[in-house]
Amino acid sequence: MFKKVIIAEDLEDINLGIEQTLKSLDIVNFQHAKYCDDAFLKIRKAIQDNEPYDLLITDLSFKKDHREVNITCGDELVEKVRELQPNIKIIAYSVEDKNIRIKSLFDKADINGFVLKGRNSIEDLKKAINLIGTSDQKYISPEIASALQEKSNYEIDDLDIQILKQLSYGTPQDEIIQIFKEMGVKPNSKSTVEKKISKLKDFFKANNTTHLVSITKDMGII
Amino acid sequence: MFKKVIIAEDLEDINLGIEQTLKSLDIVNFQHAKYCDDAFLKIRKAIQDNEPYDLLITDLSFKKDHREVNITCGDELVEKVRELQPNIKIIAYSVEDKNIRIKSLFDKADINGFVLKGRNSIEDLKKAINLIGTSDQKYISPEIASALQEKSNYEIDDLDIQILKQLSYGTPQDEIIQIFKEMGVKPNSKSTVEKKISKLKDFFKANNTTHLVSITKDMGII
DNA sequence: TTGTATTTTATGGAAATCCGTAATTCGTAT
DNA sequence: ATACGAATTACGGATTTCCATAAAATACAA
Repeated sequence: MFKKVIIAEDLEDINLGIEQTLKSLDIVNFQHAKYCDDAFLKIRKAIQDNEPYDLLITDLSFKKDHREVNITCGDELVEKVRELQPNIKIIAYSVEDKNIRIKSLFDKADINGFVLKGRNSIEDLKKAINLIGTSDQKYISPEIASALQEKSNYEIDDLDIQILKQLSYGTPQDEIIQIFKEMGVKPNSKSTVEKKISKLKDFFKANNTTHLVSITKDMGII
Repeated sequence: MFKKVIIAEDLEDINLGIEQTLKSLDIVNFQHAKYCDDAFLKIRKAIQDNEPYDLLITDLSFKKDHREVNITCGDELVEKVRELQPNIKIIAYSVEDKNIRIKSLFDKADINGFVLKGRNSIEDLKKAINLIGTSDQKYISPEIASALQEKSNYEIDDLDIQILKQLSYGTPQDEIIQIFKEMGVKPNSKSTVEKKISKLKDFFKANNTTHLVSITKDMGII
């Protein structure tokens, strides 16, 4: 079982809840970090001191405030931590239920568990910690486990997301092309961009561009 | 100070946090409700039993799950509760920081306080409870107090919101007009709708319709 | 009633997008 | 080198939105 745990979470109440959960599992050696940057620094320090953490529990969304930050969200944090300390176990603990985003956490950062905050998340979190602490299995909250299975045959690539973002900023197609040309993005003709948007509209069953942006915003893609 | 408190909050951890906060203020008579419906029923029951609550602390967003619910969010709950028991004190406790939505809570349901969940929200919540429990003043978390002041001279009316919603559904302008005519909405010519959209784009500094919908979605207007 | 201001509606041309088709380029296997 | 298929690009017309101007309807005061 885990000996040393770090928690990255900005909401004070939730920190209390996680703390109680850990104590109930007889884990007493844990630290909090209210900013991703702090969590990362602590993890690095612990490695240098030869007393590394063996579990990171992190939220995904962190509030912005006056403080200037480097790492803005849990998604970035887990990627960097996985790179820094490949053997650490990571549990994402979040209200986020958009499967696209969750899936990318497993794909990109190879997290070990995802627990959905909710009406009985404490029990879920305990299960996750137990499972991950005693085996190499992954834990996923039951509410989203099924939704995570369904894989869309069509893969939305990086360029798609860039286009969607530009559209949401109100950039007209002509300008999008120019931006891509300046950035040196490979396919950058008007035709291709039009075709990609058309494909996206088809895929998301959107009536027009406005609808498309609305849908993808709701899904958390952009 | 408060004698009997009800908490409407679905996240288990936050319930723990609020519970500790209340205990630290020597308030021990409190109940939890994880669904708005339950909170409303408890409040009504308490009135019938002649032991009404004198404070409601409620979240704004509640997760959907298998259970069929009547009241889906805190906004609806506070309105109904205010109607049912006008003298109860209400504190909204939420991560929501869109001032439009918060303002409408004060306007429509005349809530007594708004506390923003965050890195030191427990202290804020204590202050709010103390202030509201001993006076008739309103409490607003400092982070948003200033933003709440600024009132936009241009008022976005109901028709504007309907148009924005239709746009976000991908309804073309021609169809929007038809829908309005069928619904018997008063100004329903193509020109008027076009002009209203144009005004909205102007007001929100949007480059085009897609941008407009993106902005208003971010602001929580639609 | 008359005149005036505001709101609503009508109209038309410019701009942007939508969408199908055809030409070109590129990678790869033979 | 050649041939083939897939991806990219080019082009053109249909549709929609955009935008400015003008006409019509409405409200209201003198």
